[in-house]
Amino acid sequence: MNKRKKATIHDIASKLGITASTVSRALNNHPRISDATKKLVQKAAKEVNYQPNNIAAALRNGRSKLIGIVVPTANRNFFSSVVRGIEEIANQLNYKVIICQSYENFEKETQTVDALLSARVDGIIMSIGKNTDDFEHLERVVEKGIPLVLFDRITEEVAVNQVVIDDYIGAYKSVEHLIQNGFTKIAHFTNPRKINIYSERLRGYADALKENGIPFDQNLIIESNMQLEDGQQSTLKMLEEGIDFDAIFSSSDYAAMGALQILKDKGIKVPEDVGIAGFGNEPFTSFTTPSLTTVDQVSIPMGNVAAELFFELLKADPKKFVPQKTVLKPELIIRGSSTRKVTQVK
Amino acid sequence: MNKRKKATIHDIASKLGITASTVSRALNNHPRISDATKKLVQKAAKEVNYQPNNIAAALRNGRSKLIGIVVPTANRNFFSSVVRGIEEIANQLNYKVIICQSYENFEKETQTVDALLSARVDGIIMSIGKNTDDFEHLERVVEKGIPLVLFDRITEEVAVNQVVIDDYIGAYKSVEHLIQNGFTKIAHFTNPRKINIYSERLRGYADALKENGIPFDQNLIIESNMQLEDGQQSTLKMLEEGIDFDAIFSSSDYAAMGALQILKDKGIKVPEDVGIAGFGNEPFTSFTTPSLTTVDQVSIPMGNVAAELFFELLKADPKKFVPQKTVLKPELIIRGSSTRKVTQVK
DNA sequence: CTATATTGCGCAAACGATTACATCAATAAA
DNA sequence: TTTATTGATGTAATCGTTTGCGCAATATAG
Repeated sequence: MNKRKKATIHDIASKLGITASTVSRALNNHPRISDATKKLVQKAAKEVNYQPNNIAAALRNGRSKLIGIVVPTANRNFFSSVVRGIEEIANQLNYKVIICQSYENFEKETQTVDALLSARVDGIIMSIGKNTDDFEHLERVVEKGIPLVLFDRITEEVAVNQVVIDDYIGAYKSVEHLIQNGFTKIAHFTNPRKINIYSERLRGYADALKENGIPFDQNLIIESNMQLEDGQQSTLKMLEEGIDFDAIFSSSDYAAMGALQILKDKGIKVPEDVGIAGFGNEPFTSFTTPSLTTVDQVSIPMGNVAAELFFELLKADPKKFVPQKTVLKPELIIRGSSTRKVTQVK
Repeated sequence: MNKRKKATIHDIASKLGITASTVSRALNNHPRISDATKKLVQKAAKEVNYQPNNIAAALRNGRSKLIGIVVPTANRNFFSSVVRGIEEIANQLNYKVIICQSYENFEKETQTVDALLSARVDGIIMSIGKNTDDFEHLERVVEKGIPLVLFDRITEEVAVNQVVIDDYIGAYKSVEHLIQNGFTKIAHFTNPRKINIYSERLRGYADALKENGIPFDQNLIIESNMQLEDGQQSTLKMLEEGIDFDAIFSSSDYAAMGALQILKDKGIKVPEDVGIAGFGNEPFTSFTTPSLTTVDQVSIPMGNVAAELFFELLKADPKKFVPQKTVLKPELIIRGSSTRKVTQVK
């Protein structure tokens, strides 16, 4: 048995005294092949340890059965769950996924997209990086007629299928919840970049205030990169500058965590003195003391929907493509960091 | 401009009145092609928005320039960091990685490996699932002469390159540290399966006790699946059964976290009453109160080494292959959950 | 019992890039 | 002047599958 050379359908064919085309059809369960030969072929395939060469098949029929997934980082519960949601659907249809990380780096993102195109994936499902504000690489994908679906971090500048959660509602509910717990001077941690998710959450925050008769105060809007350290910095800054606040609604669980740490350090009680709500439902939010109120982004369903949209796109007539946007409802997860007995709503 | 059909080297060739072979050579910077034509070809390639078809190239020369990575889950800091470490090296050499998740599921793991073989990756770098105790799928890879490197969760049953941290040392240091902080009745959370990492850590735990004159007590060895909930269960069980312990060395940060939650719930002070040390340096370990002592698994260097071993393997003569095992030194991260003033070492 | 369908399989041309070998001109060496 | 050398490009085979078309042999219909 030759261990170096891999068996091909030709090997199976000559072994059985038939042609490669018959073998191919037999393996693909073609109706015009008799059950008898199918059985024979399958048996022979096992014997020679045949492993189909997808590369050759992909070259021949132009479909690689691969989906490229681009996420900023796989090391985030949300993204890896979305990937899982995509895989669930894709695997059922015998598609495999290639997961690529852009590390929030524009260069890397464009390179990755090009690499996926060269690898001839059948399409791409992605969430764009924070620093991406040029979308030529996405245009290239669309122009080539390659299915593209964006999720969560999307852009309106390129006409493709999209799936997001309703960040507005998520933020609105969260802030409303804070207000119901007696918080009125609610600061908001956000990101200055023009990604949809942050602007929508800001809008939800603002509207929740307005509709509860609380004036919007620009001083309570704190911009940063939303990592743990940024949350710490922002909180310190507010304390030092004497900004008057009694709650924080953060667009990121990480920044919320940073805030919690600083507040505890300074002896400020959460939620008695200051309430906190984050966004994303990262696992650690349930580990903290107190545990963090947050918004769940229904990640697995989002992955499912993204994959479904993708496969629709794959089947559809590209002529009459109308980009559609699916909006999922997020879920407010109420935990200790924001709940207190409302004794005196001032 | 035809948006559906993708440009090939033949298109470029006919556009310039030369042959495809010249175009191919020009694009690959072949020395026998004049600089003049190289320039022309590159220009023409830009114009038609040429994207090389790696599938065709891969079929022709048998190298896909793809590395398959199989991890139990990408959603763990350790694994995603290793992937990052692999990517760093791979990208330099113009290789792309396909990340696949086995979800600790044996079925899925074998399917994934087969899928990668069919996708004709040039090799595989993987960490095996907790429930994997049959290694035929790995044998298949080796038999086909396809480079395989295992990291972290490895097996000795198949002769391949491996890179691990010294789990023994990591555990030893951790337990030693607990002892130095006055803890003597140290429980150990471990996993019953025969993966290297758990048995090594158990060995380190046992030796550290022995060399400090503390008797090994089987009642203090608690087996579970090592998730957060398992850590909670195990801790509850110890409390209910009245097992006498004053510290926990957990082979998983998650289980350590579970223990911390239960202890706090029960009003048992950490680290005053009970010390805790985990393993893995998951990000959340620095967020908890108190923060968790843990062992860092030097994940990025591990990824680097794995990739380097992989590329050595790719170049090497498969005839004279001698599997090598690289062992990296882990780092003990000392935090609040285990440090107390040693007043009375009993 | 002839005419038409159906079944089962082979032939050969793709898919797009790479590359050993051949070719041909121009230049260098003899 | 002749031959060897080199430089630049063309020719054609190849990688392993898939698939339209063709051709028998058998089944069904009329």
